[in-house]
Amino acid sequence: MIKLNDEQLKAVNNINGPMLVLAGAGSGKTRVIISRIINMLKKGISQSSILALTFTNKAANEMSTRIKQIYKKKLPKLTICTFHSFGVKILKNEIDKLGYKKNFCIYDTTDKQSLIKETAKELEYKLEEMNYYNMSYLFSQIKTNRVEWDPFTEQYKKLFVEYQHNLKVYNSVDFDDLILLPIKIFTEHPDVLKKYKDRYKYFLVDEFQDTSEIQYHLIKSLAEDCRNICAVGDDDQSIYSWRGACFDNIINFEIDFNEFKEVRLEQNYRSTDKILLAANELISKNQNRKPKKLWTNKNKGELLKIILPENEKHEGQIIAERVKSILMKNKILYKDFGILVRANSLTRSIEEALLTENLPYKVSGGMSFFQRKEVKDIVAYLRVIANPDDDVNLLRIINLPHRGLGKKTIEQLTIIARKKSCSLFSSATAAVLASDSPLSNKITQALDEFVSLINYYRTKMLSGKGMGKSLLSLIEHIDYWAYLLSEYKKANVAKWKYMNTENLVNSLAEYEKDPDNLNPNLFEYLNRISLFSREENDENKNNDRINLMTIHSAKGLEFNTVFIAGVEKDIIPHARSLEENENNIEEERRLFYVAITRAKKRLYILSCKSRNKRGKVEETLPSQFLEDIPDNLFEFIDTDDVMTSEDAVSSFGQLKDMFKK
DNA sequence: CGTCTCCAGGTTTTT
DNA sequence: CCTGGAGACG
Repeated sequence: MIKLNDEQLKAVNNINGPMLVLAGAGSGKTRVIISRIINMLKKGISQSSILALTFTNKAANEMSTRIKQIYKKKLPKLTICTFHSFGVKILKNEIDKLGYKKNFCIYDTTDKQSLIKETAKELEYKLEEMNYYNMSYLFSQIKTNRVEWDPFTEQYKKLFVEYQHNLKVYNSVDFDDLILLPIKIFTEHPDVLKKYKDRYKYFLVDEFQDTSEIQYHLIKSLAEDCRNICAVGDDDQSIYSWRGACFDNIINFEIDFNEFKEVRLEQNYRSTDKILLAANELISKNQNRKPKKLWTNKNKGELLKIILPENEKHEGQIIAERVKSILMKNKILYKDFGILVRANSLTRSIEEALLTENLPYKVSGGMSFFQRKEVKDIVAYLRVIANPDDDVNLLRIINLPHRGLGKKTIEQLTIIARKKSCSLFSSATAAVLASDSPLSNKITQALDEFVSLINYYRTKMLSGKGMGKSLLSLIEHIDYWAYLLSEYKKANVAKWKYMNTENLVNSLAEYEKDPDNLNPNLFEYLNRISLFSREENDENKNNDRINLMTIHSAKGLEFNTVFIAGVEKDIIPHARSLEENENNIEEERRLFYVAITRAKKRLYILSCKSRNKRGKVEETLPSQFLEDIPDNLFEFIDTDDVMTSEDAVSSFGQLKDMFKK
């Protein structure tokens, strides 16, 4: 079994009553959680009474895989998932209590924005003064009680109410609803709450610092009677406040579960002394934190290395070269490298360099498979087939490929729909049947064909058999290939996009035949893919690849060698973040802290002298956070590998000069 | 009335 | 650099 220190053992063995584990970066947190669950199982606690909540699907999968590996038994009833998946689980069984149908559909950020757009049109809001991104953010904050209406936002109250109304009419929910609706069900139906309280008796919340107020509310309502709840977190790694993460939850926990035991894990097993010292120094500049000091007995680590490439292209090349030379001198694998960036757009230049050098890599985060236009198109068909009342997705496909059903037709359908207060699909069905339809013959016929198409595939797919085949035939039926060719002039682009739709078919077919899915059906498949915004890499594929990702998605991971690219002013900390609120500087610092503490042995920090922004080359300065790290912890590396001490001095002077600018 | 073409504007992080 | 929207055209 895994070796544990005294503090870790405390966290593993005290399974009754509330427990707060403050686990610093690299302190063996995952090990503790896994051991704790295995310990519970060994003591005879039933697997179905355990609920472990994680922050990402990736973390959930990893955890359950490792537990099964160690425990060597099947654990079909052990629940390890994200808050959102847990919400879906509850809604799948109980959503009818709120008057939704069970084939509800989950709207992602894009769908949500489309719905707001559509609703705004309906209410004749002036479009130009609205930013849908901000509007969807505002609505989320309102829904989750993070802000109140103010004199400026009040004008959008009507839009918000109508948005909520439309969601329900379309039998759809957004991400916030996945937490809010279960809370609502529990509040309004105590018998349902009791059912879940009777089932779950042991709770574990990972990344507790990143839970939102409503997530805490949900877990609290389930755990407050049995009181066996273990929260594991680290305030220094709270990097999701923009999404509602509220580390006051740690304080709330201490009040609500006041008999709690506390364990602090401060020994770091991950990083060398130099890396850890740098991280400690950096994070100590934050005012708003619980004081702590991580320590390690791994001494004599290498210095941190700072490199100043000319531009982002050069940056990619340097990383690729470094990876190669480290691989030659050390016994490590591709997957032991992590390349971290602040924003998804920064991966591009690095990817190009890795491709040129034939280095295998995988990107996590960013535009995921399911967000690609061509995949969303086909998924939109599936969504309408599963839930014809889903107007947002219906609008996406009604004239894709072109069927001659344009703006005017939709306008007329909308009028009918509003009159009868029904969905567009119902109004389309009605219009086809009606004798006094205001639509021309040609259009009625096209509409009829569309409605029949959906109904035909609906019957086919809801039988639950051969969904993959049906989908393929649907794609051929609508001649999506011809559509792609007409949309994209370059044949290879169209081909690539068509391949993605084929991959979607494969993914559906694989889902269907996976024995782990007890009752495969279209609804479950759709719910599943809306929660997996990231491509989950097949475990059986070649997994030895360099990891390229945003800092946010690197949370919880560790790598032998880490490169942090683009450590420049306005990127880390990000200009937009500071623009929003000056106080965000502390969260940005935590973000950099998370990046640094991913490294076990070697840490490279790259800061370009110039960078191509929107097609324009701009001079850049190093990140102000580099000033928080003591000089004696890093060295400068010349861009042509080894560097003379003279160069080091001049380069160092260069950096200092840059700060003075 | 639908489609095609061209142009401007916007690009933090994620379930 | 890619998307979405406005306006011309058929």
